[in-house]
Amino acid sequence: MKTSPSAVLSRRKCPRQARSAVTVDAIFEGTLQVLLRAGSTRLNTTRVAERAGVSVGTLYQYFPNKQSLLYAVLERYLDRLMDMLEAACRRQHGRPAQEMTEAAVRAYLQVKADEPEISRALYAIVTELDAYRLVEAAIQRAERALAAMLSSAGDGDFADPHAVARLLFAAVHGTLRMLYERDLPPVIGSDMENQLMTMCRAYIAAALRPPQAAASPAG
Amino acid sequence: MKTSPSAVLSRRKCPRQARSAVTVDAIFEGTLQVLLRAGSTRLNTTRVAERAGVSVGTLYQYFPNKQSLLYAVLERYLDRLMDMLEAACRRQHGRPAQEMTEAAVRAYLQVKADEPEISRALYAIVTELDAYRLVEAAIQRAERALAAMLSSAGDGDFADPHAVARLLFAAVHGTLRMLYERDLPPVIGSDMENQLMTMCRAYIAAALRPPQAAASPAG
Amino acid sequence: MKTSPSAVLSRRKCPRQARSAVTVDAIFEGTLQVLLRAGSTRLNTTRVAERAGVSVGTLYQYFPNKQSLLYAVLERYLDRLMDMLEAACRRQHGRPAQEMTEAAVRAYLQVKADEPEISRALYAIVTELDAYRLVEAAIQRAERALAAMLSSAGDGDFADPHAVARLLFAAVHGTLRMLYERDLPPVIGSDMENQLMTMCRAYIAAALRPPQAAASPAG
Amino acid sequence: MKTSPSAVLSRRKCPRQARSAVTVDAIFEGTLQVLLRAGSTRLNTTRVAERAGVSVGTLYQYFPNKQSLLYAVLERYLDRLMDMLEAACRRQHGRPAQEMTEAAVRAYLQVKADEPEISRALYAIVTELDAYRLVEAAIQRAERALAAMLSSAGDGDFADPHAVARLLFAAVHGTLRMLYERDLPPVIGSDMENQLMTMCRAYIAAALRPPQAAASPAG
DNA sequence: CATGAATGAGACTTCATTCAT
DNA sequence: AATGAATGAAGTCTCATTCAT
Repeated sequence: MKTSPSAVLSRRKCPRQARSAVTVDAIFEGTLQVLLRAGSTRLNTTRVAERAGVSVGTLYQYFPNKQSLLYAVLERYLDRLMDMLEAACRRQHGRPAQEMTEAAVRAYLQVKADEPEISRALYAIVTELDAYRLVEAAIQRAERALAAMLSSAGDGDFADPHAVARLLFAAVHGTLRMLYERDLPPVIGSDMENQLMTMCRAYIAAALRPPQAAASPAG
Repeated sequence: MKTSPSAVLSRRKCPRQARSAVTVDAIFEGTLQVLLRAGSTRLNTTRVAERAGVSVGTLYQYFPNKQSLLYAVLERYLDRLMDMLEAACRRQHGRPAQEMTEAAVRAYLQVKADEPEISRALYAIVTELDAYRLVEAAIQRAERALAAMLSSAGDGDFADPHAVARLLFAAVHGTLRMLYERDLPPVIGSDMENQLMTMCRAYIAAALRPPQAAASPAG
Repeated sequence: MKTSPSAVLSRRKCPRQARSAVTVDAIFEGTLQVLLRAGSTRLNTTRVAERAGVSVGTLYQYFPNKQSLLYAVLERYLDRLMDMLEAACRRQHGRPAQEMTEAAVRAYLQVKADEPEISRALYAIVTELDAYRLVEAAIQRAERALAAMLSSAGDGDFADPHAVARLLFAAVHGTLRMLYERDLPPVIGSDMENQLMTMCRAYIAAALRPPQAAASPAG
Repeated sequence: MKTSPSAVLSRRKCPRQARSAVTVDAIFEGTLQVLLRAGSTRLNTTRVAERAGVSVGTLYQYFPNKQSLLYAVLERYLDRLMDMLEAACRRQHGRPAQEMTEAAVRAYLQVKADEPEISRALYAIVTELDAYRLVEAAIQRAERALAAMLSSAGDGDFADPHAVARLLFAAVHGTLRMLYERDLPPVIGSDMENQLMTMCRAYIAAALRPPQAAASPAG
C-alpha cells in the first residue's frame, strides 16, 4: 500500500542545463503556491503548471507523474530543514547541555515560525503520498545531529544520548506541529514556546549525568 | 476556504427507526475499515458503502456528501477520546501532581496505543477537511480537563495551570503522533514512552509550587 | 420516442373513498407547489410527497410512476381551463361577432392572468413528458368551442369558422404565452392586451361576412 | 433561482487553435443532433460528446458545465435567427406598411419552417435553463428591428411603432410556436399561415395612420 | 523541447422506484 | 393502506496523463 520511492517517484531527468534548473525551480515554487492558495485537495498538475508559467507537458518532462513531483518538493523541503538543523547542532558542540539544547530548539522554532502554512501544507502531502519513509529519513538525520551534539556536551553525559535526542525531537516537533496547526493568538503562542523551553530544560536536567568526579580515587 | 461545520457538513437525517441506527453504525464502521485498509486517498463513497454492506444511496440518505460523512466519523472519534480523557482526569482529582499527571498521560497513551492506524488515518481526514475547528474544540476539552485536574493537586499548585495543561497536552499528543506515524520497533516505542514520562515528570516538578506553608504555626 | 398515454400514464386507482380523494388532491397541490417553488428541474417524487404531507409510498399507490403524476396534473389543469373557456363561449352564442370574440378572449386572458407562474411551470411538464397529444386535445376543445361560438354570430358568418377559431386561439394563446414568460412591467402588459384586442377585432372584421342581404330584391 | 448568464454559464475557453474551433463546432452540432434524436430529457453530456465525436473531457474543456453548453447553443441559435430577421427588416425600409410587414413575417416563417424540430427542442432548453433573459434579449432585438422598419413605412406612420412591433412579433412568434409544437397536416399548416397573414394585415391596417395631408391647402 | 488539446477512468451525487414493516 | 429505508442505474464533472503539432 505504501508508495515505494523507487520507480514511480524518481525524477525523470536531472536538469543539466541552466534553463532546466530554472524551470524545475519554477515548478517547485508553483507547487508550493498552489498548495498554499488552493489547498492540497485542489492541487492538480494543470494548476501547478499554470502557476509555474509552463505547460503541463513541460511539467511531465521533468516529473514522470504527480506523485514524483510532490515527492521531490517534500524532499527538498526536508533536506533544507535538516541541513539547517544539523548546522545549528554542529555549532553547539562542546557547550554545556542546557545551552546547546536551548540553542538547537530555538533554531528549529525559528525556521518553522517563518513558514507555518508551508509546514501544514506539506503534511498534507506526506499523508497523500504515504511518504513516511522520506519523513523517517529526515527524522533520523535530526536525531543523529541532536545525539551527536548532546554527546559532546561539556558539562556531563547522557546514558543514552540517542534516546534523549529522539524524545527531544519528537516533543519539540510534535508540539510545534500542534502550535502551527491551531490558530492561536500570538501571546499564547509565545507562552507555549516558553513552556516548551522549560520542559526541555527540565528534561535535559533529568537526563544529564554530571561529569564523573574523575578525582574519585576513593571509588 | 475553511469548511465550516454548518450546512454542508451536518448530517442529513437523524435515524429514528432502529434499522436506521444500525445502518449508520455500519457506515461509520465501514468508513474506518476503508480508511485503514485502503488509505484516505482511496477512500470513496462507493467503497465505504460496499464495505458497510449498504448501497451508495443509503449512505447519501444519512450524509449529504462525502465530507459530512468524514466529518461525522472524526467528530465521533474525538468525542470518545475526550470523554475518556476527561474521565481519567476526574479520577485523579486531589492526588499528588506527579501521580495524577502520570496516570492521565498513561491513560492517553493507552487509548492511542490500541488503535495507532486509526489515529493516523484520521489525521489524513483532518487535513483533507481542513477540520481544524473540530480538532481545536477537542483540544480545548483536553486542556480544560487537564487544567482542572492540575488545579486540584494535593501537593502544591501551579502559577498558570492552564498554560501547563496546554503544553502538557501538546507535548504528549505531538510526541505520540510522531510515535505512531513512524513504524518504530516496539522496543524503541516503549523506551520513548518512558522518556516521555520522564520529561513530563520533570516538567511538572519544574512548574509545581509546593504548598504555601501559610498555615505554618511557626510563621 | 413520444410517451403514449396508454399503460404508463394511466392513474393506478380511481379514488373511491373520500380519504383517497383528499390524498390525491393533496398530491396534486403538492406537485404544483414544488413546481412553483423549486422549478421543474428540482421536482422529484420525494419532494412532492413531502410537500403533500404523505410518504413516497403513498404517492406511488395512486400513481404508477412520476410521469403519470405529472400527466394527471397537466390533464386536470387543461380540463379546467377548457371547461371555463367552453362555458364562456357558450354564454356568447348568438351575439355579434366582435362582442363575442372580445368576451371570449377576455375570459381567457383573465384566467391565465391569475396564475402566470403555473402556466409557465406546466409548459415545462409538457416538454418533459412530450405530452403534446394531451395539449392537442385541449387545443381542439378550444377550437371547437370558439368555432361553435363564431358560427352562431348574430351579425354575419364566416367562410371557414374553424379556421378562424384555430388562428384566433393560436394567436391569443401564443401571445399570452410570450407575455407571461417575459417579466414585463404591468403597463406594457396591459398595453399588449389592448393591442391584442385590436388585432383580434381587426381579424374578425376581416373574416366576417355580413349577413346576406336576403331582402335585396334589387340584387 | 433564475440562472444568470455570468460565471456559471459562460464558456470556459476561447478556441485559439483551428483545431479547437472545429471541436467546438462539433460539440454544438452534436448537441443539436442529440436534442433532435433523443429529446431534451435524454440529453446528457456523455451522449453529446459521443455524437460530437469527442470525449466528455474535451466537452468540459470548453464548457464548465452542461448548462453553459446548452446556454451557448441557445445563444448561437437566437443570434442567427435575429441576424436574419434584422436583415430582412432592413431590406424593407421605406416600402408600404402592408408589404413590409408581409415580407418580414414571411421571412420569419421561412426560417422557422426549415427547422421546426430545432425550435421545439430549443424551447425545452429555455425552460430547463430558465434562460428567459437570453430570450428576452432576442425578443428585444426583434422588436427594435420591426419597430424601425415600421417607422420607415412609406405610406403612413404609427402612433406607437414599438407597441405595434411588440404585438406583431408576439402574435407571429406565438402562433408559429403553436403551429410547430402541434403535428398538424401540411394543408392546415399552410392555411394557418394564410390566416396569420390576414390577421397581420388587418392589424397593420388598423394601426396605420395615413400620411398627414399636411399640404392640404384647404386646411 | 514545449505546448495544450484530447482522453477516459473514476469520483460524487441524485432520484425513481420497491418492499419489508 | 401507509411508511420511509434501501436500492442502484445513470448523470455530472475532474484530473492525471498522452501525443500530435
